[in-house]
Amino acid sequence: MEIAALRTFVEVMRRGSFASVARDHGVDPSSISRAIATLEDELGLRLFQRTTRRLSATEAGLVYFDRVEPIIAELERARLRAVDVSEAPRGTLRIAAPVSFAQLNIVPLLPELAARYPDLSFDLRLTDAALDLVEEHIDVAVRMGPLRESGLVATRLSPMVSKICASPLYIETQGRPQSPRDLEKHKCLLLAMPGFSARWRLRDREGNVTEVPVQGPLRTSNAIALKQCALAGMGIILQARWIVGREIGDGSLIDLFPAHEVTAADFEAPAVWLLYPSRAYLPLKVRVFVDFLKEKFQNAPPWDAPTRQ
Amino acid sequence: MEIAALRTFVEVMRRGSFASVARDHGVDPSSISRAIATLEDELGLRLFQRTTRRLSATEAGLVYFDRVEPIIAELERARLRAVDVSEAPRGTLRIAAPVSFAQLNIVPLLPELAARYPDLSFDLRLTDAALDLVEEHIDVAVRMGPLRESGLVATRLSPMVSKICASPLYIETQGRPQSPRDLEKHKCLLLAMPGFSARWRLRDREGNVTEVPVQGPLRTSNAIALKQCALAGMGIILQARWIVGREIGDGSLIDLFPAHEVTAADFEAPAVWLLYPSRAYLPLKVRVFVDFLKEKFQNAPPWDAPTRQ
DNA sequence: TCCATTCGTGCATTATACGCACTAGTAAAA
DNA sequence: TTTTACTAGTGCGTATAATGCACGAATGGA
Repeated sequence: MEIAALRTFVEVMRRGSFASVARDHGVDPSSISRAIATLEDELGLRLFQRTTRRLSATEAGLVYFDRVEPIIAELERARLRAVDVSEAPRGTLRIAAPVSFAQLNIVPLLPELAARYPDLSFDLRLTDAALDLVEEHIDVAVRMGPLRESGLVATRLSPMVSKICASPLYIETQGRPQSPRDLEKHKCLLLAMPGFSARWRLRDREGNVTEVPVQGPLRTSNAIALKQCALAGMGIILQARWIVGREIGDGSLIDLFPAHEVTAADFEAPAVWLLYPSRAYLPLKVRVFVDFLKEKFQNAPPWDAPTRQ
Repeated sequence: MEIAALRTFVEVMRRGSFASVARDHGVDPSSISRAIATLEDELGLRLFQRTTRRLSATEAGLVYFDRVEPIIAELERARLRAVDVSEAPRGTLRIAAPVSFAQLNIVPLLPELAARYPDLSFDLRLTDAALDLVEEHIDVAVRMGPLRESGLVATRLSPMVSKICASPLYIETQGRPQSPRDLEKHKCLLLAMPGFSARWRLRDREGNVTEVPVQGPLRTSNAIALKQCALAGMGIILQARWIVGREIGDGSLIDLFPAHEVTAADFEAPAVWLLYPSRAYLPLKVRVFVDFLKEKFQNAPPWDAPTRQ
């Protein structure tokens, strides 16, 4: 039974004519006749009495019409309601992001986003674990480093450049590593994030890659905590510019290999990504968030913005 | 959009699995997958998030489910309601019948019919005109003589034998016709019913048919009135046994051509018929009425019943 | 690492829908 | 009374949609 057949039935009831409805729909009258006959077969009752020039409803037809007409309208309201939820930049946007990154780079942007879309509310899930978007009903996630999920849409927000650095205090007391291999003998503080390993890779200007196993007295997924310990002289860290950019700038942390590209993952991976379940039928609330972040990160990531203070 | 697809959607929502629903319906899972995908296309939104091993509803899917589930139930109630009206031996049965015939042969049967089906009520339309069943919303009509309607189902209730007769008073004062042709010179009282004409036809034992134009001082559609005037000696009548049978039996009317078959229509037509709009999906209330009358008329029409008094 | 399960897709086959031509019937106009 | 215009129904051929099957990719659990 087609909804279209029900709509046809309702129209025929209103018009009292198959032919008239057929003309309006640009179809052959036999199609209307057959649709109604099929509907009658499926229902097991006669909706219309037919003579060659006249059509009138049976009692059953009238009863069915009275009940079906509001049903058709309700069905369309159901669809509109569902579309509303998927399209309107409103409802609750559930965002997952690494704790430190969110605190520093997302949270400060939320007031402006909320002001721009007053009907949006936000459910922030700040965690350094990689949540399952489907299972946790996350609308959009911020991810760093290599992506392991599939079946999701990933859009790159910003490149992520990392630096190996230590505090002046650490260098005074422990010495400064002169080559990548020296790192093996130093205290290195490790970032326990998905995709990040205890083997740091350094690539020099000629493209030679050195991979160094590192270890040390600390391992954590919280980037801010890692930085605090490094600032206190506890060890050497490899972290992204978004978190150590300012300290390298003001000298509280020293870039130990300024001529190298460094990473704790793959050289192709270091970026900040936005992840969402599907490009098809993307809820508008997700769309606007993605667009907003891309707008903010477009020219320079926030940690490179000179006006940031 | 198929109602079946909506039902499938509701089931998938409840089960959280295409494959599970497919197994229960004995179809291939790809059919379920496609049905849902088609529904999503038609709605313009995503109802489910899919990963290879997990399925979960979108927010829009949940909203749609909440609204569609009661709609499906309501649709079935609409059908049941309509079926009720067409099937239950209850509601109002609208009967059309010629006035005299109904008064004498139908009305006396109604008390028994009503007692047998207490939920039935009757709307009797006694008229000698041929009502349009469709236009007048008549459920079943009693008709005599030839049928002119088409697109209706006719079922024969009883043969209708006619007689040409007059009162003894008329014969004393006007004389008795000796041959069919003599009728031209007599005062004939005409029955103005559909299908009955002012040309009476008589067929003798050899099959010879004589058609005689007749005229007289009275023309009416009311069979009882016609008989009363004949009894009063006003003229000769051609009427069915159901109305003159008793009077011929007790001698108050004389059969003028006992060896002939007579009719004011066609010889093939003289019957009492039940007429209704359609054999398909016949409302039960009509069915029980037709069956009841057939039962009562089966062995002998009421006017031949010896117990009738 | 392997196995069982899920959803998605291409392909061939089967079923269904549709337009067209035509029929039968009928009301209205000529 | 005849003709015309209109209605709904049906057969037939063609186009379109639905379906099962086979297979692939992905994933969770053992």
